Amino acid sequence: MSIKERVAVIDFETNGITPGRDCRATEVGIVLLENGRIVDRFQSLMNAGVSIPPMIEQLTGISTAMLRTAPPVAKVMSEAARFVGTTPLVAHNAGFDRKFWDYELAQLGARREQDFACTLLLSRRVLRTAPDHKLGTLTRFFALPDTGRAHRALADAEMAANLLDYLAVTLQREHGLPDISHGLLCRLQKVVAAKVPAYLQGLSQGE
DNA sequence: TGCCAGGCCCTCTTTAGGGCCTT
Repeated sequence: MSIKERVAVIDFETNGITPGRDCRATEVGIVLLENGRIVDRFQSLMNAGVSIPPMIEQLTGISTAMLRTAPPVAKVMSEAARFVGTTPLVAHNAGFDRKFWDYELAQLGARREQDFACTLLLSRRVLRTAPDHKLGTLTRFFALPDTGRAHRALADAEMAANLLDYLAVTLQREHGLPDISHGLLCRLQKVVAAKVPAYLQGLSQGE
């Protein structure tokens, strides 16, 4: 029980909140999830010529010195884009990772073609008992696997992948939905939160 | 000049405000 279709779960570490000349991706982690299992991984630091503020270095453990010896951002993002291809994308608080993915692709003259599903929006709708919807809190609260150091790109991407699978299993087990697709998740995350129970009931009855 | 995210959700709401979540 899980999503059968292959999806790419992505997480960026960055040196700020809004992408721009001085605010860039510093690390990317991507896992391919298929039938509830991680079947491939991609991870790299990347050097975009930016510096890391002390607060973010403390959060992520990524320093300006580490970036100086990392491969160029264009090389890493080209490889990441090839790794993902047209596989549907997923991220936790996808609005954040989507804007960095789109910005960095634009620097290469490329454009995203697929939608993002968001485990934050989905967990707010489906996992209502959680104390909050931070990725780390959800991982601990639902006893999902420990993937390593939080706030590093690959560990966070694996955490989000485990959360996505838990969401799919919960939708199947508790709401009677037989087949969970990326498209269904994208539709569900747009349903007004208060109307989600009625929406899920309608889906389970084949409406 | 001075400012500096933004989309989402909830409620003491809708002519709005504040907290959440990502780094």
